[in-house]
Amino acid sequence: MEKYDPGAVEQKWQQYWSKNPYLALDFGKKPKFVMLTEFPYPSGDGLHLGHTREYTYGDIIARYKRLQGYNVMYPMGFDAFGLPTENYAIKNNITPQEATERNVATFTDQFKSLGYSFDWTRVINTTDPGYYKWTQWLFLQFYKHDMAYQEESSINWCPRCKTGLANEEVLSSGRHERCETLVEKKKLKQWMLRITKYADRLIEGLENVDYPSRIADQQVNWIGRSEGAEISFVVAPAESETSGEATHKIKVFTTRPDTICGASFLVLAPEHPLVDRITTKDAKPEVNSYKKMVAAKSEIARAEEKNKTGVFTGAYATNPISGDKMPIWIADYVLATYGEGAIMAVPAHDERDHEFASKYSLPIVQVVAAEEANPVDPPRAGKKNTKRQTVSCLVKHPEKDEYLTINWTKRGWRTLPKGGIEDGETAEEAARREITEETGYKNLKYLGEMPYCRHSCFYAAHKDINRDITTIYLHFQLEDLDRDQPELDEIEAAEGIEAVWAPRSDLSSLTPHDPLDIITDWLDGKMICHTDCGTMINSGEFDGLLSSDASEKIIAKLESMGAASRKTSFKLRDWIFSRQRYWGEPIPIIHCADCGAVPVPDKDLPVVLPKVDSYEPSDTGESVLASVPDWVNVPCPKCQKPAKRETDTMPNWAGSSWYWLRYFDAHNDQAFADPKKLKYWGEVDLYLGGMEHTTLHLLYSRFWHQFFYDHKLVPTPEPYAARRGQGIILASDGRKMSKSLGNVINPTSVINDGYGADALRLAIAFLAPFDQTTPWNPEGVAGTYRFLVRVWNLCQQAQKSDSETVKAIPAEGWAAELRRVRAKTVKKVRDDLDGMHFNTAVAALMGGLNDLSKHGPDKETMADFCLLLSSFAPHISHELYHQLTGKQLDTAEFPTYDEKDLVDTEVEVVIQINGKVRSKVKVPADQVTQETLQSIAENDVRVKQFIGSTPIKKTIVVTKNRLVNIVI
RNA sequence: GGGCGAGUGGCGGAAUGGUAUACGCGGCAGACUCAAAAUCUGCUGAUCGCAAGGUCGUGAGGGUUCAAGUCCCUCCUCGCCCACCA
Repeated sequence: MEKYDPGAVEQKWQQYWSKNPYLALDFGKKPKFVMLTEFPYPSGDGLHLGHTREYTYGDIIARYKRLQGYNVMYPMGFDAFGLPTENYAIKNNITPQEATERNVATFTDQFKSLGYSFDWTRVINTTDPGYYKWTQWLFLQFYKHDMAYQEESSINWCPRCKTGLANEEVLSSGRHERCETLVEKKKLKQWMLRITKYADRLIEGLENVDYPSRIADQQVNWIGRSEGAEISFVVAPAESETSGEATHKIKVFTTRPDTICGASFLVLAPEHPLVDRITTKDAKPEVNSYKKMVAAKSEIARAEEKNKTGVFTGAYATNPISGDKMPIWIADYVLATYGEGAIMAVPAHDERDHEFASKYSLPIVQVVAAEEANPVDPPRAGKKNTKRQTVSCLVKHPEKDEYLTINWTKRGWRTLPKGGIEDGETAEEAARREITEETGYKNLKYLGEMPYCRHSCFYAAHKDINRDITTIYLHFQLEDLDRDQPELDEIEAAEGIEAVWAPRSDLSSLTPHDPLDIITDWLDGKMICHTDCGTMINSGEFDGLLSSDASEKIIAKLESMGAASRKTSFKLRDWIFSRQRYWGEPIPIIHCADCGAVPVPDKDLPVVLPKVDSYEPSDTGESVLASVPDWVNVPCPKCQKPAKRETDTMPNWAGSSWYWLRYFDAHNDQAFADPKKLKYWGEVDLYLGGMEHTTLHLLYSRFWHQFFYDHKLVPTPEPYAARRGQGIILASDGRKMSKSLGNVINPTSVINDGYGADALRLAIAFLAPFDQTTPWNPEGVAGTYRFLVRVWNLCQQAQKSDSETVKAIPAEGWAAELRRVRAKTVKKVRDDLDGMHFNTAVAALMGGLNDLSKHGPDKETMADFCLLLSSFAPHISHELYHQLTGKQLDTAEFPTYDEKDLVDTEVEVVIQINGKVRSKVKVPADQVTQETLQSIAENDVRVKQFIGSTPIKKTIVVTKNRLVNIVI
């Protein structure tokens, strides 16, 4: 073959591979490496470019690891249950089974045309009864350990798909993640999996695996663990209703028990079960109409509602610490599904509560004072503590957005005007006095007091005491600048202070005595006091404590009163596992009037999907399976009386929650996998997949695996040793590829355009860092194709005559130079493959080729080049390697290099003057030493021109970077 | 509002604190050709200059350093995920 013909080359090698397949060897002696990529949903549209990116990366690593001597498993399968296939079948008037078969065949052809080195003997299909038998069996293990249960609850319902959904499948916009239909709430009896039992484990397990932080963080965030306390509030019996009913207790969950004295009211979710019982007669009509209004609102409307609404129930509870009477309200900003469905509202320290309290005029009490940082003089042990109240004054300029600040020139401080409140003085009087003393201004208009005070404790050297200070902030505006020239108090003047007008943006230069964050919030009209940590005030016996300590003490006190317990809450909900569609694994349960829910005995598995005429579920929320009497009506496995099969099917996440384990033993009909094989293959070494599955498949499958581990079904606690997420390929217009936008790129058509699979694979690898979302550049394939043509031609040239090329170049330098280029390229490609920097590895190959073609390489060098290239472009590499060596590429080892060859004989030394490049000199490599470089640099002609007579201050020589910097 | 990440030529993107823009795309010029395509060679950050060469330049502003795309602080913009989570 004179000319590169990708069609012919690729066909030839794909045929070769079908006769000489890549196999993963059970119990192989070589070290094992499991390269897993997420198996596709075989849709009717065929493979898209996103799949191609994922599987190309996987194939590059699999092939690289094989050449490095690993027993590589790179498996593939099909996750084929689910609605799209059902819809595709309806549209094409075939059964979902037929549709799946058809689509799987298309995908398989496409995979083969891309040269992926999957082990085709291990292909799995989740819709194969031989596979879903074990999905059902594993489900029953959950059931038998009380991890699967049925519950009548309000679930997410997709009216278009006519099926229930898990929380994870609902987008934040309230739409179904697959079809984008608005999700409704529906009451249905559903199968649930207790994933919440594993909430902690799912977080802890992340410490022992290699996941990028964005994936680990997202899972942690989704699980949403928060620690706090569950506090009970006793409802005071309403006076008008002396029916003698037992007192009610309202439980709330809070992460901030320290703020309990600031809890001025309680709020229940409108759906809270106690609402009806505690509402007083007078409040009933209003409460009921509010509940009705809320019930009528959709989830999204509720979430989008910006203004908080609520109504008073007429009832009161008692604050167990302060003893205060707290009105009980209901409001839809409190979620029924989180915590206890009720909160203690602390309006001073929570924005939402603040908004609500302001709207309905409920009391706002600050209980945590932000701690002023005191960088200068922290309190000293053994000194007397003196309490004191001080004022800080914010004085606004009459015209500009500027404020008075004081420069304490002797101390180097800058503060707001401030000082202590003396006996018999009001805060305002003290403020006016201090402002006048420190700035001379007198004509002040009082604007008000900031609702939150601050606390600080420091050592006052001039009095030799510790001062425990509470600071109140007062706001003034200067009335008239002209009439009010600053006239300093003599004593203050002696202190060396001066008043300066500072624009608001400049207030950040104030000494941290003054709380810029709070001042700006106040000026911006945000009245909330953000205090993660501070000093307790208005909290009786807890005053003066740090809030974190107070939290502990308050919980302890409440516990001793029997009014609270420590508790951890999670955002994670149990997994709704029922679907009301046909095309899924039947849930292997039989309902018996006497025995209840009875698992289908192992010997009767799988429960095979019956053939049906139509796939549409009924409007009652039952799947179509309910209308197949022969299938539904079966004897109870326990008592043999007539019973009925469960007609719900599993979600399409079920089959994928354990599929990688099946690759380890794909044809076992005695167990889901042989324990010895599970042990040999162990954890998946690298799992590549989409970021969109972080809180869906990835979390679900980790949950299943952890459960399996606990019941000794698998040998490792975590399924995947390392996980990476590949980025999305956007269309070249920068938008998402989608059929409706008509900007979808089909990998098969790129191959058929004449570029071939190798050029496409290279273009994908070269596109961008693997985890980066980036637009597709159609011209990129033309570039990688040209590169392959050059590789082909250079190999032909190398074969024709080694001697001819040798003649062209002095023999000695030629060989050394070739070795150097080879070593450099091998190192870069190896390092980049190890670090998954595929794009720069391809760049190195291109650069290497450019260098090699200048020197006229020999056959051996080109054979090594083909090995480097082979994981990216396997077809052409196999062909050229065979041409060059007469051997099969797969029998070779990945090239290594000699460190000595990396050393250049001559290097370029950069000479900088004051950090700017002024000259470059070629220096023999053996002369790169501190002394020689320094003298070469200082004597360089151009350098001398530059320096002139200016004396050299210092010369820095960096030998490892071949750089000299002369400082003048 | 919370979490994570990113800002570098016309474009995709390179760069262990040490020559910014590797590699590729696109563009320009030339060679080959009757011509075109393909291929090959050269040029291609901005700006001033006839040139040698200078100056500026990695979102903005400060700082550390002999030296900053890279480290620190402040800010701006964009992307993704989550979001009334108590």
